[in-house]
Amino acid sequence: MHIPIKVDYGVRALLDLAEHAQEPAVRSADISLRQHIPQSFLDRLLLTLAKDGLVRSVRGPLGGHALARDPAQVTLGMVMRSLGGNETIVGCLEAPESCNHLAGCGQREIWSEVEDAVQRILDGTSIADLLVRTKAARALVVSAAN
Amino acid sequence: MHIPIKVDYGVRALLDLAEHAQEPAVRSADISLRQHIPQSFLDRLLLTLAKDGLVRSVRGPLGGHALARDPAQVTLGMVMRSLGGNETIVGCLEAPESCNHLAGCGQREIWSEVEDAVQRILDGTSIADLLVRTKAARALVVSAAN
DNA sequence: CTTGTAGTTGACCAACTTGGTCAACAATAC
DNA sequence: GTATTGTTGACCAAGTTGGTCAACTACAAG
Ligand code: FES
Ligand code: FES
Repeated sequence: MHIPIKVDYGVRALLDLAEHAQEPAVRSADISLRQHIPQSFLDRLLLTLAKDGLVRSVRGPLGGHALARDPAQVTLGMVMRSLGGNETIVGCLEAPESCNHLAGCGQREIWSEVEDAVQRILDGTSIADLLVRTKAARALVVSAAN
Repeated sequence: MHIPIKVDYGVRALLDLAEHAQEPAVRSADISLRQHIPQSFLDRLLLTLAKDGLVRSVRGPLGGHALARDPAQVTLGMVMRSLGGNETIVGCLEAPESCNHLAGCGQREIWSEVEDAVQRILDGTSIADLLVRTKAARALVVSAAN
């Protein structure tokens, strides 16, 4: 049970784009610097996100990346599905015959219950939600420093 | 987001032990045959489960494995923690300084929310629960065959 | 039309995890 | 002492993760 760092990176990148939504395009180099994500790696992630329609990228000078939709319409679930690889919760998801020997494996429903619970949380949290959370967290840090 | 097959194997093994609780010890070879788990692999899993106090194993002829506790007291969460490796949901669990740069990463709480939800489901399901579920599933299969 | 900028693509990489095997070893019942 | 059964360590192939690099392509400005 593990959240790949790619997903966290991706979310941070989208959050960065949401914060700079007034700019027509944000360069990956800037995101990389601000979010402390290795740039070449970040580029791949942005590419994947673009292919999945979460960001719009434009090349050349003045180029960069921008959110393709309203931050409230982009959920963590989408990011996970985009970047998290197409792994399934357990090997026998769509290959039920491999585990379903003789009398059926009683665990299957539990594993998918788990999957559903995770998806519910992830699909219930948008980039917009996360942005206000992040700002609140930052405010806390600042006030603690005083 | 993935449930390693080890865990499923382990649960199936424990389920098998629970079903044969009247026998003083069940040989891993029998479990292997009944549950279709490669024996050498199963042996390792049983060893781990034994080290974590979930089964009791005895060597020699008449030896084998048995549940170390009441099936109702053994949860899927325990099996997961025992066999699932000590992976954490995201790298920066107990290394918050690595991600907590400048102002804190707002996602951290979401990831642990997810982790908690999973743990709640897993800790809320015991081998005993699963045994009745499995029997019900088997009854369904049998009735469907008639 | 050249030049610089910035995203895209493919090849490649080390480290780690997963699922699994095998042979040798240790305990124990008969 | 012998057969049986769990224990332990070494080893393995395949896949995933996190990451790099060089080449390529699109485009804006001059
Ligand atoms: S073997 Fe497929 S879920 Fe149990
Ligand atoms: S970087 Fe650690 S949770 Fe975001």
